[in-house]
Amino acid sequence: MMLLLTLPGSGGVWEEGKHAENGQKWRSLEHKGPLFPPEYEPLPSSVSFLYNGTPVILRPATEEVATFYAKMLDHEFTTKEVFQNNFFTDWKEVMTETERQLISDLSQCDFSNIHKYFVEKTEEKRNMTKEEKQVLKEEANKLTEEYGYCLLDGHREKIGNFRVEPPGLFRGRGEHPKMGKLKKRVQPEDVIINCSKDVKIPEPPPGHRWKKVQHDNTVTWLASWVENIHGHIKYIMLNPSSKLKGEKDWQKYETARKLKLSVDSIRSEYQSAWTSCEMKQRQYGVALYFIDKLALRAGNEKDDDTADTVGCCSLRVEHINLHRHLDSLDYVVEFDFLGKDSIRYYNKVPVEKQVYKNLKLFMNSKNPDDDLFDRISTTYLNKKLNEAMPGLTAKVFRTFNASTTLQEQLNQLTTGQCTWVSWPILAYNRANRAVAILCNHQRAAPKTFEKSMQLLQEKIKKKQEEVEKAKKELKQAKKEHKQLPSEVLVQKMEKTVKRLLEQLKKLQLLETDRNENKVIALGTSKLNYLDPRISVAWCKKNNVPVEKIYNKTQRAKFAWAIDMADENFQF
DNA sequence: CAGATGACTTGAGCATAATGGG
DNA sequence: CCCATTATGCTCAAGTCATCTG
Repeated sequence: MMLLLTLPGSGGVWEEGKHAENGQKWRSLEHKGPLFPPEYEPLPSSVSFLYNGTPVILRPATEEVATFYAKMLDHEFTTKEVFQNNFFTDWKEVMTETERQLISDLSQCDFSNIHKYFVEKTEEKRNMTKEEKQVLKEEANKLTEEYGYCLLDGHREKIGNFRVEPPGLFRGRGEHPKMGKLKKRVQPEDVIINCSKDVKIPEPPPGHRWKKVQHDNTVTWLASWVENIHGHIKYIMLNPSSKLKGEKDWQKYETARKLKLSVDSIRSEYQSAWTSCEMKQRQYGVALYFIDKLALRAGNEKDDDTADTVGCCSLRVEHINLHRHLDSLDYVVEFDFLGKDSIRYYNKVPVEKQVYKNLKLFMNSKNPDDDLFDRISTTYLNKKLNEAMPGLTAKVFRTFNASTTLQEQLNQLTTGQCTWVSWPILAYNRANRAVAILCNHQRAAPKTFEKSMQLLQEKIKKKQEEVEKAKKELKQAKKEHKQLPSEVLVQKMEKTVKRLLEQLKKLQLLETDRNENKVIALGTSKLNYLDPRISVAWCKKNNVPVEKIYNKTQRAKFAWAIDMADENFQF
């Protein structure tokens, strides 16, 4: 599917991107290849690894893997059995025969000297003088300047990740069965370079050669290699600020906006599927209902060697509980499962009676670990969706519902007598938060949360006292000047009270804002789900500088939207 | 047509830089 | 101005979905 994206009157660079017929992503591509991490530097001889209490000298390759473990010593996951076993198995594979003979028990390994050495090293680095830090910074800038950019169709574009990932110990999210495995060092011989034919081919590091150099302009990556933990391909790609990525992003939101036109008919279609005589259709109807109503992810099947997480289509019977009545509500579904990144999804949702009845039916005579939607797959779901509207897939609903929610919330919070109107940024955050909650974007509560809340509360108390004091003084002054109520002093005091009250109100709103934000992450939805044109238009309409909403990076990513959206844009 | 592969988006957490209050 | 707190950028894992393959 190719959307032809044109915007009347906008002119400029964003209309150029029309060459994507037959899947061509670029005409010319030139870059310097990825930057490799520095070679391993052996430990000074004074830092020793102990086995059974006695120092053992390891060959550099073995020692390097030992340092990976040593560096992680104060992380909780090094205490996990899976982590230790995976590490030890992979470490032994790196050892020489002699080393392997000796080191047969991880619990006899003492990495504490190595750990201490690295702690000291970070400390040293922290204590470097400003000048030394400056030198380091300049060196880093030089590398970014050299490797961080490429030339795509004649435009200099920022690369997203120009560094090859360094070796280390794999730490997946959640209870990952492969945690602790050795993530091997990537060599130039593992790397495929993608660039145009007529251009200077990047030099491999001295003494090395590339795995392959190809010239495929139907893909957007500059380099790739296969990672050894799962055998997945890793890519070097462009930064979100690039034209290539920007146009793709724009297209994504245009697809979501197109859903607006057919969402009513799609909704009534899946609702009628709830009473279909075919079980498969009923499952389709209920699954899509969840995706639409709750913004669940599609839920593809996963490999066994990954953490046990689910999305909509992979929900199992054990992940929901049905309540005929709950908290004065009827037909409540209680969801409790681990989603992407092993983030818990917990929600109690009242549903239509027919949905409830169907869920009972789907669960009938199944085991807890059986699939809830056993007759459908994400492939089937997406095939049906694509028939309903070209380009429509499950994830479009997330974008659609997120952006629609933002638009509605902004319209609501910034009109009328609502208290948020006076502080539009807080209103915006609140709208953003409604979306983040919908999408279940969570974060760990900040370490200093309680402390900073306490501080804020003290501030509020102080301000309250100030208000009281000012009010009293005003009263007193009024009394004293009863015969002269228009006295300048009284007016001034009235102003002070008013100002203090405003400040108090703002602090209290800030407190609400912080509290509501404790475990909610706004960044992900802002970056991936909210049509930036909604925000840009809102800024213009409310005279809020766009810088208050988007920082420099975000403005670069959303340059296309800032460029084209006027204040009348509606999602 | 199921399963594998490939390309690309989405995601949380962490290191570092920037900021602002004492 | 300095230190602590917050904001930003980076990292790399983990999803989605289209296409390939046998």
